[in-house]
Amino acid sequence: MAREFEPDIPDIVIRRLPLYVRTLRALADSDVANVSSDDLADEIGVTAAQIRRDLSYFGKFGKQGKGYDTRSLEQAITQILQLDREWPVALAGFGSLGHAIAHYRGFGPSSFRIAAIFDRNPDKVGEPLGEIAILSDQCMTSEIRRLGIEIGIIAVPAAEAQEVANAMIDGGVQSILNYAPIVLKTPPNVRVREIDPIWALQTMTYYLGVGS
Amino acid sequence: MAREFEPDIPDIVIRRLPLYVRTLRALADSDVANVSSDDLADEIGVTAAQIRRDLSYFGKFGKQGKGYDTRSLEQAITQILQLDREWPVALAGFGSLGHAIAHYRGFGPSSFRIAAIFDRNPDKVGEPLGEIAILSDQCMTSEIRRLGIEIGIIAVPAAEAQEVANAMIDGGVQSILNYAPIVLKTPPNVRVREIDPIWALQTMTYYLGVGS
DNA sequence: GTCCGTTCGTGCACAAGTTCACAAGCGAGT
DNA sequence: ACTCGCTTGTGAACTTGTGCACGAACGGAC
Repeated sequence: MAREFEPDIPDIVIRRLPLYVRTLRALADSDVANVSSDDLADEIGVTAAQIRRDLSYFGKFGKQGKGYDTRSLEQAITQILQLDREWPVALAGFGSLGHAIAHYRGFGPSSFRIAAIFDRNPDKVGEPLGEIAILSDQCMTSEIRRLGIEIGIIAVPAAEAQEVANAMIDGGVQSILNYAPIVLKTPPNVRVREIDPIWALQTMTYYLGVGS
Repeated sequence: MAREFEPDIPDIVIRRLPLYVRTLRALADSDVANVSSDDLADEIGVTAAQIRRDLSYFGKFGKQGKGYDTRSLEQAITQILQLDREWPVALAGFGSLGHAIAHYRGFGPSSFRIAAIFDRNPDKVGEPLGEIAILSDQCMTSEIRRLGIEIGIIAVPAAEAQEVANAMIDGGVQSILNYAPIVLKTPPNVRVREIDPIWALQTMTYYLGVGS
């Protein structure tokens, strides 16, 4: 793979790629066989130049005068993002939020499968959910290591989040999806994305109510 | 308010402010009365210069040699973000996701209160939840207008999301928290923030597995 | 085979955001 | 009252990301 020869791709570009995949998939499913960067652009809400620039980091995918082949571009980006396989994920916290995440259909058709669930509460430990059982957070590090899990989801209260993150990282996790409203301190090789609806809402009130 | 005289504050600055509020609140609750930009910076994981620059868009809040008064800076930013009041919010979609959102404790202590819930499914309509009842999506536009709601949460399937967004916007909504995996097309005065765990995960797999 | 409309990939200029670095200001200690 | 250590607020330099604009190339029509 040319992976090692593309060292300096901005993270912001990587963050847009899933959007391209999603949109291309929708187009392909509607039997649109070709798209120009222009078409894609206003479907997605970015400029055509940006799409072309983003893609140019990884190679040449289009044909002049024709545009991009919908399905094959989708597959190319899927491969770049390594979404052409299934990733096992560890979920920490089986309270109401953890419950909702575990039952979320949407992981199913995607490239992610919850492969282990951990909770501090001994009452919940052992309780089975489909294939897997709830484990004690004591075994988190070792179990994550045993299963080769690289992705963790944190759905525990803020006060415990850092501790849980540390345990995950010790086990080999390098990507964390953090539902706790706290800034995790992690080594530079670990990536964290925040899911925080309150935060998101708080970034919008600033603009409200300034007359119509 | 000096609001009208601060026209050009970058959105990215606004997005960081809630983080400052959250962190300052935590510090104040731990009886830390003063913070320097340096302290705050490594609590939050940004540079001290950035914090000082961000704040400078809004005025002067610190004292040389001393730093910032934790509580009063927290309150100042809270006011800037207009979080010193309660905002009524409309929730569209009362499936399992909508359920989880409606029951989410975390809205409680924040500045947001779910003031109306809508669903397309007639079976759910009428079903009460605490103070409020589920309404038909038919009344969405008029009810949102009647209650003066400016914030909407979309928790319906992707296929219906655009339609729901339009109805909300017609009713006067200017800020949307979108849980549906689709790019909403909205007029420029409407702001949308995405909550999409799958997307978030997909932006991290790129970096995984490249040896240790 | 040539023309013509379309669309890509990219050099370059521009814009936006971040960091540096320092003068000014505060307060504690003497 | 003066000194000294510390920390702010901000001009200026720098870095990063975006958009423009155009040469090259593809394919259909004639």
